[in-house]
Amino acid sequence: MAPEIHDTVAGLLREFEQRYTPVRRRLVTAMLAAGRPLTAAEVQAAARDVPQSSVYRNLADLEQVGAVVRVAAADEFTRFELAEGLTDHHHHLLCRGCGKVVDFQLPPAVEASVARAVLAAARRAGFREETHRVDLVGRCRSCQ
Amino acid sequence: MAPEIHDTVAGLLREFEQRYTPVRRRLVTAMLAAGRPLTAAEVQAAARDVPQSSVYRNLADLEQVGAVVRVAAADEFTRFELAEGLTDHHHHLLCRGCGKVVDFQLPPAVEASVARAVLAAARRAGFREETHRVDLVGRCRSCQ
DNA sequence: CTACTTGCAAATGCTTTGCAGGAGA
DNA sequence: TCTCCTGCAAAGCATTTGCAAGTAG
Repeated sequence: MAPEIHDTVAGLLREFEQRYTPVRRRLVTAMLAAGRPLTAAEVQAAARDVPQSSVYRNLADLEQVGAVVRVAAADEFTRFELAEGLTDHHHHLLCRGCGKVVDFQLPPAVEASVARAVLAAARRAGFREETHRVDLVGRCRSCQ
Repeated sequence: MAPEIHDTVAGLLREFEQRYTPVRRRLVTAMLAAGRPLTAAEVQAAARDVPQSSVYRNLADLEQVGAVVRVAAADEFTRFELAEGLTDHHHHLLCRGCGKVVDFQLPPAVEASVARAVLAAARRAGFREETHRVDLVGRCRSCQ
């Protein structure tokens, strides 16, 4: 599964005449291994020897080509994860205590009805949908 | 409707031995009138003559007593709105272009099934739910 | 009088950017 | 060799905080 993802990212970058450099591959690998949204600091920790500015800059680049998305959590840190298309469609459990973010999926029937309802609301308000989020905000086991 | 809300806010503050001062009332009034989440700067603009630091400090105080919640939008600005209980349960349309945030509601049946599914997912992951969010991320009419 | 509040100014801290050197094609 | 990428250091900018004066109860 991993090679496919790297190929896809390389392709996305190529569309914008950018390269899939070793640094970028390290960042993608880190996010892939995590399986949950990571803060810039967590990405940096996982991708040793990549300076902070390169982490931020490359995450921004990967975001622009559509390989990475920013995730708004319940704390002050922006988090990053691989975009849908590279992974599956999922949602997040956000901990108000420690900021932790965990992935989860809705039952297909619920997902479908949410998708439909959200799209309808968007249409009514003149929005063009790009994606939707269903987040739960609460407290994880260790923060209760 | 307005007086009730002010009374409720005053009560929440009193529980924490804090006062419902004129400045705080101006902030609440501004958010009430807006009917959508406001950035700190927008709150300040609506509540003339309140210095920036007082806006931030009082929004933080109001958040702590449960009268206000922070809303994560699609841009870099945190937004604030009156908490549920003071208003109704609703969700947000977020514009990636200009950051605009618009309220919307799900059909009751969809809302109920989402609530159920989210709660189940939380339980499975050991999270205690405080609230959930259903956001649409896209582009508003003028940013398409 | 004893807290809680306010306002100014300065600090904090995540994130972004300028610039010079390095590397891929 | 031309463009993209990297790394360091410095800047940006929303948000927070210290402190002294003000005010409600």
